[in-house]
Amino acid sequence: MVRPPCCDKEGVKKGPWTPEEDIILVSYIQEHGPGNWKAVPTNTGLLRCSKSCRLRWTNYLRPGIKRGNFTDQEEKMIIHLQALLGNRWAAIAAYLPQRTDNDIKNYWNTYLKKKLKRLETSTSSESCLGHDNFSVSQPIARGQWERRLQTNIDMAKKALSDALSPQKSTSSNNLLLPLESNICSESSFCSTKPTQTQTQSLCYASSADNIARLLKGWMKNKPKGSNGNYSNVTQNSFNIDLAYGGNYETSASSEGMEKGSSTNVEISETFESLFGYESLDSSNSDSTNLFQDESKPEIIGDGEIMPFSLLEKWLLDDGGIQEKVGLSEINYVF
DNA sequence: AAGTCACTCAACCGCTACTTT
DNA sequence: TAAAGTAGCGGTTGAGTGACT
Repeated sequence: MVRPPCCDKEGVKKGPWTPEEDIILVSYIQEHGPGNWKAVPTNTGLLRCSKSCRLRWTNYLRPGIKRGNFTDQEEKMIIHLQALLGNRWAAIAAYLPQRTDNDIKNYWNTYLKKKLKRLETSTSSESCLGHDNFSVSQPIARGQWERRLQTNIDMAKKALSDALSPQKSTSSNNLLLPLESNICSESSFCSTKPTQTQTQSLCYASSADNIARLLKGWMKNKPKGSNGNYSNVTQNSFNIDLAYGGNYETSASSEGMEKGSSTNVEISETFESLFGYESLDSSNSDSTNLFQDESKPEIIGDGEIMPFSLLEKWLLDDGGIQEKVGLSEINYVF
């Protein structure tokens, strides 16, 4: 099979995305929905390959993405899911609301892997379980917890296959895994797949949250050598000055940077008008609700996860076996 | 203050899987 | 059915940044 030359083309831009490019991409997706990535560069005038556009959207601009530190619970889930599923980051990401596979992969590679190795070294030298957050609350005989772990893994696998079997998909809603709901929705953005035009326009607005976040960051970290070329974008682009209420200076002066914090309100207002919803605050439930049926498990309120599957319960059950199992004993795939 | 090192994470690359023709 | 086109995934890279000397 011949490899598509999309990324090898001359004139295809690489490297970090500019806010203008983000805005162009978001506004396009807002109008047309994600998918058909091949058409995105052509229709938007973005000098990016389709893959780059897709990646930018799924890993950064997509609504509902949570950034920053991983919680203990998320960390535990990653560890156990990694042990269970291996390096299938997309599958693991399906269980972690608001996290991207790229994020999880990075977190694993840069932090968790080392942490587990450290733990493994220390536990093997001390030949006892139980340090760190994953300590054993009660000592369990090795054979015993191994059997229990295996049982749980088997149960999880069974639940997984049950949930994925088409016949049971309607009758076993309680077992519905995020994995299942996401497999079909990744490209369609909404889990049920109505015609794209039906849902797209109402679904994408909160991308502005990410954009706003990005712009805030950009205001803070305006590239030193950014020769002001950001205004040199296609005819389809937004005027970045518009986004900052005309107060933004394209030069990377220190005054310009300081304006960053003071223009947040303006940014919010601008996006409010641009994307037609009230707040950019990610805690705003309205904007969150808009995207509940996005490709991540459903979220209620403050990030509480909607009914867990058996597997999820198993993964999260603090009283469950995994808490009692020394991490070094699980077969991690490094 | 300058240089070096270690770390993070956004983005790219290459591959496979899936879909369309 | 095969070939071509496209989307998605996981591994890897490299720019940016902070800590340390």
